[in-house]
Amino acid sequence: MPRYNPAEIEPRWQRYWAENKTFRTPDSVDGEKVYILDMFPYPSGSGLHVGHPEGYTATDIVARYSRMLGKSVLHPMGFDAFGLPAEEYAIKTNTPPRESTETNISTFRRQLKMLGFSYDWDRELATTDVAYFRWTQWIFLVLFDTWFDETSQVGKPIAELPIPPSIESAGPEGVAAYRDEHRLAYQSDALVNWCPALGTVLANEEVIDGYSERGDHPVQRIPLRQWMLRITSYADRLGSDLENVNWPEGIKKLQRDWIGRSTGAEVDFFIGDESDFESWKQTRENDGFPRKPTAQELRVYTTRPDTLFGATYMVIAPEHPLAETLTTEEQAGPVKHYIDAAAFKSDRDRQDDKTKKTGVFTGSYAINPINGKPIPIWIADYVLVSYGTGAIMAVPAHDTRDFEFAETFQLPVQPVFRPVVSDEIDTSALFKGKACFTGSGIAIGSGIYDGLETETFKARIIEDIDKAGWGRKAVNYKLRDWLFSRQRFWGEPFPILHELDEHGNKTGALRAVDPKDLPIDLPLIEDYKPHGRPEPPLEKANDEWLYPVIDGRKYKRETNTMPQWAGSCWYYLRFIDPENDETFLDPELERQWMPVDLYVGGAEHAVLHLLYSRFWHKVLYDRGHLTHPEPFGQLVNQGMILGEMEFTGYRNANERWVSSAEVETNDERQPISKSDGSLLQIVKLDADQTEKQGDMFVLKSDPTIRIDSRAHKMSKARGNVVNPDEVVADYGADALRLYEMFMGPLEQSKPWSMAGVSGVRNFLDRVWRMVINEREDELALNPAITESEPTEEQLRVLHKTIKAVTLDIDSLSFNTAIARMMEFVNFFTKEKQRPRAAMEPFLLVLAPFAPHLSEELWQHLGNSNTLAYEAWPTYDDSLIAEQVVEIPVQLKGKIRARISVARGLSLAELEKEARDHERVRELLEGKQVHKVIVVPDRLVNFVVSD
RNA sequence: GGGGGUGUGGCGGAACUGGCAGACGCGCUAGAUUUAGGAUCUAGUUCCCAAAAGGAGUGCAGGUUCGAUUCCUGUCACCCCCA
Repeated sequence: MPRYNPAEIEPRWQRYWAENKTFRTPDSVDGEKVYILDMFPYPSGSGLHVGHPEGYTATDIVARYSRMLGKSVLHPMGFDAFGLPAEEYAIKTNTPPRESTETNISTFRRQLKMLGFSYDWDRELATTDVAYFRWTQWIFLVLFDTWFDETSQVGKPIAELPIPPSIESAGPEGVAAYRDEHRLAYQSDALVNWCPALGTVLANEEVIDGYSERGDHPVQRIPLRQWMLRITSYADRLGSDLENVNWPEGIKKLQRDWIGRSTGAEVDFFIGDESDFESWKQTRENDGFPRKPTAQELRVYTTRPDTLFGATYMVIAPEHPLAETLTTEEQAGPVKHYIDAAAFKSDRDRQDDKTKKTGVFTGSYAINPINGKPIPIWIADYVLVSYGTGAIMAVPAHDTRDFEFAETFQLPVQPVFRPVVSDEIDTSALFKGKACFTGSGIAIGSGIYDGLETETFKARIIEDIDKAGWGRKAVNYKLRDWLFSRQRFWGEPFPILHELDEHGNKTGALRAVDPKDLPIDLPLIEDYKPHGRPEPPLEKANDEWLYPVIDGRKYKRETNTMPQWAGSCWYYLRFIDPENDETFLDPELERQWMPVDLYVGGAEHAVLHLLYSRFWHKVLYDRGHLTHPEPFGQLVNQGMILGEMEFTGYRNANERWVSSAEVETNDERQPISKSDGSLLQIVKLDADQTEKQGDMFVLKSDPTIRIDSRAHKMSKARGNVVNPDEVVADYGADALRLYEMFMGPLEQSKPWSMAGVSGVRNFLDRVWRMVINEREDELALNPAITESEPTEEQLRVLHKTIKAVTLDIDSLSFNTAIARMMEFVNFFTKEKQRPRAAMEPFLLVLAPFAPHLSEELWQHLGNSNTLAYEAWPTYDDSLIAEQVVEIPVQLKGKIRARISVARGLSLAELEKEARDHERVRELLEGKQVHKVIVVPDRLVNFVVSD
């Protein structure tokens, strides 16, 4: 009884594909090329999740389809394997992280192969492979060797950096320092989020409310020497080049907002002796705006230079270099106290709108250059040192945060705009300084500028202050330079050496490792435990590794490592030429395969990964290593797969049901009663204990009790994680693949349903029985399979199916493609004669979705080769069109009858057919027809009145 | 608080540029077949009315139109991201 048995068929075909290297990428592109890429996974200890194969199946379908269209296909897979979880495991077990990483990779590889994806496994790579990160280090050297020429907006070799004569004359050390300052990879003593418990700095997004996201340990802000990458230099290009890629608009917007380009002005406020103000203004008028402010002025950045007249105080960030200078003796105590406290707050906390604004007066005043008025200078943590110049002019009448601050400390509020439409805001409150208006409007109280509209005012004043020499137009970005070093073990070592003097102290001179000495492998170390000091684990390496001697000079290696993002910044390039040990990528192959044509992955990488890799790509492009300015053409984000739909009821301490309308969650995210705040018990319900009432679900036994019904994110804690291994064991890989695609549109998040998997498995069973005679003991074709010609109707169904599936794959609408194939099978299962000429093309269109079953049946139909390179079936529109169409007849837009007519009738003929219909004639009796709308082959609509 | 997305049967979802709402699958109902089946096949399945005729119906309220799931205005709910 040869039933469909995926457990036997699937491993056999997987072996066949592996042994025959069926999916080997052609050595060079022949004809049209297509590069289809998945965002490679982080191989976690828990193995593949059903969310992973969603995108992987989608790209696999496109890859298999493209091969059948005769395209040259590059479809690789690899692993993003550096990172903190492996290191934490290493700390716990004191084993090298490489060991657990490799175990996890094996699990992932096995699971991916089990799903029958047509990757070219010869190209597999992991970011932790020494042969791979050798080139990650090499790219770092390129960044280190590059400076950004602002005028041409291009990254160039550091040797071409123009050295000002004053630096030149200071000697080679000065020149070296000057170069180091301009490199795309540079060191800085930035304030970082230092987490002593984890023993590392953390990125802003890894810190939540002053505690580490992982482990909930306190995080503190300390200055620490760090490697930074000058991504801000590329901010403009990263923003504008988004126009040339086929990405979802939402993602483009996220990137643009992240870059956060704003235009405004830099303005210098005078902080020197008041009596020198006029002469300062005079000097500025003669000399113009200096590149860097002197000790006499406080420079601010503002996006609203048109509100200069409304600046009633100034604020500098607690870390601002002038904080100390500006603080008077009597204010020194409170200022110091305030600055110390601010160090423990994250940027995020400081910007929080909900918390009360805090600040402290420095005791000093600055003179507003527009009107010569002195205004107080405050220190407040709502101003960030890293944004703009770290200082602002506060315009409380027209900025919400300034307004809140002014209210808190009773600082004056001076309105300088009124709204164009007066009902936008309570103008009398605004004029009294009791309200804040942030929109555009008409200038008031601004001297010669009164009456100007905001945009005109901005342009005018920027021009004027530029002439006056104390201000100029400026562009600013929210994007910060990329903090690129971590105090961790499990990351790429930097290919950088610090020169040491005879006492073993760093001289400050840097030396790049010669590219031919790469890779710098990670040393073996004794233990991986953090020690609470901001000192990387690599400091524990043996002396031989740590202190190389070159040309008789002693050096110390850089002991920070690169962040996890580094390896994923360029893996798509290495896939093109993974074995090359001469160069990171053969230029000829790069030209042939780049850019990536289809890139599919989760939306969580919308900003960081995609921005970082575009940045690296542009640097490599500028330096002549790449021929395309953008790496990824079409980008698609697959939606999240949620757990099974759950029905949840709530019971109180007395075991009585509580309607979900009476339930809210407390801070610990537990359900509590709205009325008395008491803790409630969660009760999971079966679907048949509930029923729908209106647009909500209620308890069947007591319809006054509302029930929560929704699908939740899969998580271990909730226990609703679906394991692909089990799905494959129970239903087969083809069923899993098919279900992942059948659930709904790729981009949408959708709940899992095992019943749905069993539904697509039924379909695969039906496909099997359509071709195979299940009643025979030996494997035999279904007797309905014939060599006869398909009937007209069979041809129509076949060509309709081919057409629909083809168009649906082209638009990535896999769910509807599968529905069309189901219709095909429903039709042919009823046919007594199933011509081979219809079965074979069907198996070919099914193949990208359910490759194992298709190969198997293809073989049983007498074909000896894999179908992977069979030509994709073509369709003939003339065979699809039916000769008779059924058309609705409407009266005033309501359907009253249907008529069957020949396709392609003229408007007049169609109208006549409709009028001749008995029921229509009855209904039109005694009515006046004003108008008849006829759409050929679609409908007839009579517009009538009595 | 800001940004993005989604609302269609009991459930997942379909409907090309405004033209037959509910394709396809799950579930459910009935029947056939079978020693049996969580197997297979057939038919039915948006709701209301006993059925037919008819009416209502794509979160809600309006609008444009001969005609709106689709376009416009407002509004509500949920989800995701950022703060």
